[in-house]
Amino acid sequence: MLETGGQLWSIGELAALCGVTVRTLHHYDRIGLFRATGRTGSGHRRYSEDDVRHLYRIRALRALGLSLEQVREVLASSPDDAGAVRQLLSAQLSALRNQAEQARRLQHQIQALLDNTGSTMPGVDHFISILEGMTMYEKYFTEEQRTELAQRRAELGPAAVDDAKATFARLVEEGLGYVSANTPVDDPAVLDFARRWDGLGSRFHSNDATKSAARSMWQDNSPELSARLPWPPDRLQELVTYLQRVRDAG
Amino acid sequence: MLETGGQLWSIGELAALCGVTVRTLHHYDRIGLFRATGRTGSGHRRYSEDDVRHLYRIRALRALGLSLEQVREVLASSPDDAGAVRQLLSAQLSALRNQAEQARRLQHQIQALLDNTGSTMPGVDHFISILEGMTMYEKYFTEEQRTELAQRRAELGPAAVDDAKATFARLVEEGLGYVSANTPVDDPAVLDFARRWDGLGSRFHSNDATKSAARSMWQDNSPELSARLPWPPDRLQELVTYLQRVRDAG
DNA sequence: GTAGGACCTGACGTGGCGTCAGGATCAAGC
DNA sequence: GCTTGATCCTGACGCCACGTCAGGTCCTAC
Repeated sequence: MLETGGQLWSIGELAALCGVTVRTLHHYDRIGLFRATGRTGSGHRRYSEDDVRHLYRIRALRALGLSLEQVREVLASSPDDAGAVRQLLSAQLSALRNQAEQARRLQHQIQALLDNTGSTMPGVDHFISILEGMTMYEKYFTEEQRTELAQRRAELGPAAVDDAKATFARLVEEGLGYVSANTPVDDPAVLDFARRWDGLGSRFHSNDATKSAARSMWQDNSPELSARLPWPPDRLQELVTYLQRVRDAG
Repeated sequence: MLETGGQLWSIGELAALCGVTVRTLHHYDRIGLFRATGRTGSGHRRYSEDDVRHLYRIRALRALGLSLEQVREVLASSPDDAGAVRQLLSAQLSALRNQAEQARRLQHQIQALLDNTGSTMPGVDHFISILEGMTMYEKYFTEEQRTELAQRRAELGPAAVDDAKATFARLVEEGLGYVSANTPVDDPAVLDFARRWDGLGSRFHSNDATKSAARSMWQDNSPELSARLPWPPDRLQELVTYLQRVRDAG
């Protein structure tokens, strides 16, 4: 049985030919992405030359970074609907751009971390301390890159973002002063400070202003690191804790 | 019970504070990466200020792209063993370099694909046909980048690789001639051709020469695309199929 | 006839969580 | 003191693209 004429390959041969594993072909079979045109009487898969070409297309599309579902879409799309395919590839292109940029950012960050700690041969704690600072610093200053905030940014304009950065710097200096002086949490100046701090956060967040400031320093991913941290991270940590106490007192 | 003094956070508060989800904290708890210092009588987790700092360290390390296991390693390493941490970060750095380069390559490839098919508004088939060619072309010509072959490359030297590329180009031309002319698979010239083809592959592969040539055109990942495909992919496919028949006949 | 490879299906594992499900607990208002 | 809605708990399954056994069947060459 099964005499279609022409070359037929077993699953192992096809796998070797196309540089995939047998398990991969089993997987594609199971999810219905790619099945052998035939089976022997005992159930062994037999692949035709068309199958080889089909698998090769799948691997080519996978090599572009598409998911198996996307591959299925492309191959299932009608032959003259190149528009949808172009759109999918464009989306993939921008996803790759983001990936590359993210990778570059992390490279710079790690490189800076290694450079920063290079000569002093510090302990792991110092390492992480620097890292914390870098991360915290970035997290705030690249706030404007978060997609969630895209709309509010548009409303405020880039000038407002720059202004917020400067304001944040001044606020941190002010807050560190209160922490250093161990100012009581019910001091009017501190309460006013906390209000302004939260206010800065709430200009960029739509959620609860009480938590936004602290939250803004940690959330999500982080972009390019071009500057160094002007404040020691431990102090920033203290400041955040201090602010938390102020809020609890208020 | 549980009166450690000082600020305590619930899991939801900590999650909001650090920009993670509650589920993430549950996960860290389950795998033993990060647990609350305390629990209330009814089992609710209570996090201390130290916990906040600990979690922040974890998130900072995660933000560098480290896995949870690597984070665990770093945090468990003895405080003055900065060497291990530096090594891990260096490894991460090179991994990121590879990632970025891979992303860039795919960007170029997709961009070239979109450019190539931009004006003609072709069908999906044409699209994939171009892609197949690009992929196949790359797969062979970047053979030398495969880690498996690193040693043999070192033995042969870069000149041999360049030579192999030229040889491959000539071989493809020759083979396409046989296919076009529909030369019988037992023709002495074809047999000699197949022998040379396999020989080229076996210079770079350590495994079975019979399959190496075809395999070399598909396996693994692919690097930069700087040139365009000089042969139509369908023809290359035919050539590979033809070679398979030659081998089966021989 | 038999040995050892290649093949089959089914099931579980990977990482880093997301997403219910079903129930217990907490905080605030009445 | 009671209700109500938010928050908390544990357990379990889902995701993606397969890897890795396990236990059994089949094919091929000697």
